[in-house]
Formats: sequence, structure tokens, C-alpha cells
Amino acid sequence: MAEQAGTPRRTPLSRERILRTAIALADTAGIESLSMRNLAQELGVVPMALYKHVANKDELLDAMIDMVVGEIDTSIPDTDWKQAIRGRILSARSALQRHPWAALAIESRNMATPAILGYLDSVVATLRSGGLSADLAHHVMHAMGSRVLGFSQELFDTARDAGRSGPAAAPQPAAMPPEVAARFPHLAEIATAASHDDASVVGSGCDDQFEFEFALDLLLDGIERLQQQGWTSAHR
Amino acid sequence: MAEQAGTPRRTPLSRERILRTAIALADTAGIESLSMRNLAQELGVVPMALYKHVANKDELLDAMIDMVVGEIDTSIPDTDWKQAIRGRILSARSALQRHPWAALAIESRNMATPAILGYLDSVVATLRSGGLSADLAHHVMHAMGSRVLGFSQELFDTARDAGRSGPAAAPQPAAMPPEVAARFPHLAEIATAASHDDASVVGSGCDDQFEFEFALDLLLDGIERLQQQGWTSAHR
DNA sequence: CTTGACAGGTGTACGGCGTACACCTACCGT
DNA sequence: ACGGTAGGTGTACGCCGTACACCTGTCAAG
Repeated sequence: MAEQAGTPRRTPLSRERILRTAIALADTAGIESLSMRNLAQELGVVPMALYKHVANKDELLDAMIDMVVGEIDTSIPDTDWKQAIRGRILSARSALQRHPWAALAIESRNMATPAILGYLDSVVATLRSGGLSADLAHHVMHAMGSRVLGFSQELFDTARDAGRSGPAAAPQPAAMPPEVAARFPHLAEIATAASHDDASVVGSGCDDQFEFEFALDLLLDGIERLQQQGWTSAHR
Repeated sequence: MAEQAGTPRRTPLSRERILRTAIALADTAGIESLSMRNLAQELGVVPMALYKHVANKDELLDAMIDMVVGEIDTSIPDTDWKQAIRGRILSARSALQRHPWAALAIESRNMATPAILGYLDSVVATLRSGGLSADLAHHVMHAMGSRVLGFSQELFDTARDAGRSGPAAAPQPAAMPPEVAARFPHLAEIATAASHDDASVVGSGCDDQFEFEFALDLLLDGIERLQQQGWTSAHR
């Protein structure tokens, strides 16, 4: 229908389309190659055209973040608070894994898009309705830190670089070159420790999902214990 | 001595001097205003001069990170592992607080300067000598994540923006504007919860140091419990 | 049917960035 | 005396974000 050959007239550009293209670009090519010029080209449009729909690059990034945060499943199961929180956080994690650039982007912002605030608020609500005091809930949010948004926060982050065009993006830097292992013997020791009896692990060795849940449960169990023994700020 | 007036000939530039100036600049003006051109000017030198001492900006950043990590006190007290780790991490935290740009810089790097590896290795060594299995030590390192480097990782990060020239850098955004509080009632509730009986807190209300130690102890206590009950990877 | 406002895409230009590359110059060991 | 070399300089390129003036198609009011 319509659309003669003369002027190809792409679908007419809109904030929505810009955001989706930007996210797709960041997902596949890495956040560092998301420039206004790049993005415009992807949309078949001149760079300045974007500014009719977003204020500037920072606002664009904020909007992208909000869209990712919006992917987090916050449907509330009526189990106990611990399971509810656990589920929410694991959902957050999977959203952030679909968009590896998002974690760093969120941290770089001084803070708090409305979507993030809304999500945090819902988490706090769950804690409170689970019987935690406002005080304890406060400390818990700090303790969870960005983990509540699903950040693996690993330091040795395997995902981060993301991108690559091909489907196989090099499985891993492969264990550890021996001269490095020699200089850091204890790291070398534990690097191989966890993969010993587990078949699901292929690369240099650790199951990110397991590690994430290990830490998460460590925190959740500790929190539950505090709650059960009626924690108050009797410290300091 | 020497140094006539004709050519002011600043102290002759060196990798050391570049690094120190770069760190000072990042500390006081913020990492985003550390450019090669800026830094060169600060040193009274033309930008390209820097490249005789550092390979490029990335290498410069890595070296800056290494210098900050080098500030972490790793002297080993012969108390138990838990106290040793605790002390190390709190020292890391104070180093990172002196250089607010460092946390983000470290996370942006795909990973691991030698100094960081060395530090991590020493932490693992302490865990192992405290009797933790290699396996458990591995998971513990993941669970601690970047907290082992003293990251507050707060999400609502009060420090980050850093810089400012004057001594008073605005104490805090002041609690929460009421229309925001209305939209996020649970956040509003806990935002004020923790400051109730504590005089040491002035701003909008939380004692970062306390929160950090709260989370740290939650993790350490949980780990100790696992160790005491002889944890093995009997999960999954 | 004319008109004029306005939303949305365009073109040009500016200042800043990292850094490649050719150069110059002062010093040093032979 | 001299050639090499370490270290500072100058110019230039291609990228970035974006200010600002401009054009063009659409549509409502006269």
C-alpha cells in the first residue's frame, strides 16, 4: 500500500522507534558504539533528526534504562516475602543479562529514573508486608545494593564486552595463562575449584547463575535470621 | 638551584608525575573532565608529550587504578580470618572513598590489572589459611563481588559526583521532594527510618559507613556459618 | 482555495576529544 | 666531534555531541 519507489520514506521515526533501535544497537554492538550519528544512520536519518524526539544523549540513555527496567517481572506471587524477593531479583538479573550495557549505564547515572524508583518501591513494599521493620528494610536495601537490580557485579565480569556479530563470541579467555597462575597461586587454586564435579560448565569454569544465587541466598538467609530474632538497631 | 628565568622549565615530566597529577585531577574535578589535553595543560606541556610516557588513555586509567589499589593496606594482623578480611575490605573502602572515580573506572575495565589480581590473591590466601575449602573460597569471592574492593555499590550513591571546588559540596539532595514521596510511599518510609535515633547523621539520612559494615557483616557471618557446618557443594 | 502555523527532517558548523606522524632539540657515550 | 636517542612540539585527521538556521509537507482556519 502507498509508498512508491521514488522516495523510500522509512517508517516515520518516533521516540519509541528510536529507543528500540538504540537498545538493539547497544545490545549487539556494545554501548560504546552507540553514538547519535551511528544511531541516526541505523534509522536512515540525519543525526539532528533525533533531537526532535529526545532532548540529548543523556536523556536517551535514561529512557533506554527505563525500558530495560520495565522488562523486570514484578507480578507478585503470594508466597512468602523471601521467595517473592528472590523471584523479582532473578527476573531483574535476566533482564540485565539481555542488555549487558545496562548495568554500567545505570551505575554511571547519578541515579534514579522513575522506573527504577518504582521497582525499588515495589521491592520495599514486599519486604514490609513480609513483616520487616522499616528500619530493617532500609538496611536490607543497602545491603543488597545494586544486586537488587540483578547486577552480577562480579569484578571478573564475563559478559560485559557483549556484541560480536557472529553467534559464537569466544567462550572464555580459557582458564589462566600459566605464568599468571604462578604469580597468583591462590587465585589459580580457586579458579579451578568449582568446576570439578559439575558437567554443566564448559569454559574456564564457573556457573554465573549458581554464583549469583549463592550470594543472593547468603544475603536472604542472613536477613531472614535477623528478622526472626527481632532485629533492632541495637548496634553502634 | 639552576633554572634561570628565561625558560621556566617545569619539573621534567615522568610517568610518576603524570599519574599523580591525573589522579589529583580526577579527584578534584571528576573523572569526566580528565582528558589528555586537560591533563597536559595541568602539567604545562603539550598533549602529545604524555604519549612518551603512557601508551594511551586506557593504559593511563589502568595505571591510575593500580595506584589506588596500591593504597589498600594489606598488612596482615594475626587475628582470625574474619577480622583480617574485614579490616582489608574496610581499608579498601577508605581508599576508594578518597578516589570516588575509581569504582566506576574499575568496573568499566573488562578486568584485572596486576595490582587488583595481587590484592584478590591476598584475600583468597587469607580465606584459605582460615580453613575455608578452595571451593567455598571461590563462591565467597563471587558473593563478595566488588564489595571486596570496597565498593559501596549503592545505587543511591551519595559520593559519585565528587569534585566541586568549594569545601562545602551540598550536604545532600535533602530528603525527598513531597510529590516524589507520594509516588513511592515505601521508599519514603524507609528513607527516614534509619536516622531516627542516631545523632551522627545530618543530611537526608543514612550513615554510609554503617550500611557498608551492616552488609559486610551479614555476608561474613553467613560465610562463617557455612564454614562451621562444613559446607560442600551439595547444592544443585 | 489560500494561507500560515507548526511538526519534523536537513545541512552546516563549532568546539572538544584521542592520537598518528613528522619534526626538532638537547644530551650522552664514544 | 658526532651520531643516537629520549623526550617535548605542531599539525592534522576522524570521531563525538549538539546549536542554529533552514526547508518541507500537513492541516486547520479564513
